[in-house]
Amino acid sequence: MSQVHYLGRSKKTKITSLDIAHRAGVSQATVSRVLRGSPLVNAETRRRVEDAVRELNYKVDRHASSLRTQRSGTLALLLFEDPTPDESHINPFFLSMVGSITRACAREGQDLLISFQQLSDDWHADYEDSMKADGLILLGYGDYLAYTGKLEKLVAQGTRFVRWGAVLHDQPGLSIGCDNFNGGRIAGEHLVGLGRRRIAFLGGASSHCPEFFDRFRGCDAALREVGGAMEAILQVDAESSEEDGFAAARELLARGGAFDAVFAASDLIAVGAMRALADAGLRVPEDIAVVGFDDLPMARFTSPPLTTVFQDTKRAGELLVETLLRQIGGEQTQSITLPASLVVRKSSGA
Amino acid sequence: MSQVHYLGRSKKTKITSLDIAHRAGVSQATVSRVLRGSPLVNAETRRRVEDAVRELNYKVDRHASSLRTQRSGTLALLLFEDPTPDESHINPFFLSMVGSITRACAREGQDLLISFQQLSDDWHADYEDSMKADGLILLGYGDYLAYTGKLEKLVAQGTRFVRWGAVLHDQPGLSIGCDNFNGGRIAGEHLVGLGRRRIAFLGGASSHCPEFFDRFRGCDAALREVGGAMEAILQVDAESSEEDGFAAARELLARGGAFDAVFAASDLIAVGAMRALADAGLRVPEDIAVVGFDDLPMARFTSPPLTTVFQDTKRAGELLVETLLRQIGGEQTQSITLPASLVVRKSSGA
DNA sequence: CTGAAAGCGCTTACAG
DNA sequence: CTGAAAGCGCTTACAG
Repeated sequence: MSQVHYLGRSKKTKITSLDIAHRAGVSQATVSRVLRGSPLVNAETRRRVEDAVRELNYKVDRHASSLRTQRSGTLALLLFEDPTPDESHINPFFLSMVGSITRACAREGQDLLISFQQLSDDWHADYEDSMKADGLILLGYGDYLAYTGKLEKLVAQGTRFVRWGAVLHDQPGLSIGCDNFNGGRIAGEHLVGLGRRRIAFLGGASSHCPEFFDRFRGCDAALREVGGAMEAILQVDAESSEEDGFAAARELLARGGAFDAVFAASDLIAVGAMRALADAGLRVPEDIAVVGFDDLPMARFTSPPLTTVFQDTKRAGELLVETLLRQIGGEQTQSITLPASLVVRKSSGA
Repeated sequence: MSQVHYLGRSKKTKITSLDIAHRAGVSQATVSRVLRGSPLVNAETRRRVEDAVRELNYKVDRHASSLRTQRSGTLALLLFEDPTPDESHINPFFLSMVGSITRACAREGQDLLISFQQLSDDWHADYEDSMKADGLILLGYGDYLAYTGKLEKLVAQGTRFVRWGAVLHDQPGLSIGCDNFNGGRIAGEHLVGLGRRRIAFLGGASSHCPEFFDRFRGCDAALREVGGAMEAILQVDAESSEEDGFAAARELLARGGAFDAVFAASDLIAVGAMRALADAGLRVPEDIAVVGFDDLPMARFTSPPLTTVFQDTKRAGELLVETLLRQIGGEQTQSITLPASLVVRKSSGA
């Protein structure tokens, strides 16, 4: 029987279920039954075992347990990023998702492994094959077309995964995403209702970034309802960062096309754009109405506060985890589109 | 010998090192040697094994390996938070640390478990005793006094851990933190150099939050060099959020004490405070100079851009991981204080 | 309700 | 340089 030593920094002797068994006067198998919550244990026996567990501060060895059950009780969160690996700054929207996913995992009793991935990494197999995780959560903006092939491979291999992103009918595997088209539409309708007709769009507007593209098309649809349309000269590519938003707004101004509103594909872009607009002497919202997307915490504290489209990251994180767990459990699951809603603040001049 | 099946979503048969051994015509032990990089393997044999590994897309079972070696190859990142568990919003400063820690782990070939913890949780033992992780990284503002006892328990148990935070001489275990006192001092000296003497401080200033307190005391030291001092009426408690910063600035205004500068204990507080100052018709920096702390990405895009004290989160993440790994490896390690530096932007009126 | 025993898939002395 | 074998700490049929 091993003993506990408190010898300063030296590691204590490892306590196993056998130690508990000896102490409680039962077999090791019974200890395991108690710890797994088996109903086939006498109440008095159970109590003795639980006492011993507490006294020795015993914890089940995760690896032995997982090796035996072939279940790790762990999910892996893979964050894709553009190839700027030296930057520590992750898109706050995703970080917010990381937060809600972490919490959802805790609630479900799952551990969460987290890792950044480059598109070039061999991530498609590693986590599940090595038993590190029972399933994967995929998160990240970026070029879909570039990694659709990898998703297909995951499906072919039978890997369990869910991804956050646009729900496209031909997308391999399950997706949970925001209703970007409708989000764009309500942003557009809001601006249209305020009399704006020349709406610039800052963000990628192509099938390489389907989420932004849907937001763009939604806004376009709103404009078309009143006989207008998004104009090519007023669309400038940008990824989701303040820097890109700043640069895109500068580019927009340099092009010289007239515009009375900016719909930014994300709040970060909007924040950068507002800075550029201010630098150019334009007033928000008097001269230019600005609407963002995401409703990051900072949106309430920009100057002026930012009107934006809210994405429910809390719900999204929960759904991602729940759906993945159901899939792992062999249940039927399906893609989900979450509704978007408008949050009106001062930047749109409403 | 197991075989790979691609039957739609069904799980493939698990491939083990025995399958590789058969295919390569060697013993299972040799497969293991190759995979562990043992030098005791013939080059030709090694090649055959590696080919088989590639062809069958084999990955070592992590749990079997860890069970045998008693090493998990995993670190756990525990984030402490105040008891508002329903909020998905984590302090962006910590999220930035999460980013750099995640990257540092990847570089070191370590997996990273992440978890939010409440002070009430029984986190002090779980991760290491269950072999889930070889060591812990502790992250989180919050009340030190409240969890010093837990740190002592960790040390007594021989758990390997490092924490981010103030390096206090009587703190149990290792800490890596920013030079908060000097950070506060350079912020104060900057403001003093601009002729400001009545500096308000927004943030906790007591031993319950030693980091903020050090920043406060550093600023006070700068003021004392010119015969001034921080005034009690100009100090308002705030935790690190825009909401708290906003509320604290309102409180400050309501108190009616004269001030010509605000030193916010964090950028988030500064952002909230600038909003409150603007609402009150005060101009930054003309009427009130504002300095923050952290240098979050958003600091460049506030209006006006925020003068702040830079903390090197990238380096911090690396040091946290490296130090922990050394500790796990049995090497001698020590606490580290990272330098702070001033980033001058418009909000201070320099 | 409980125990003895097999086995999950590795790693690593040990023997050759 | 390589193989046979023990064993890491659990879980779970199987037998009672």
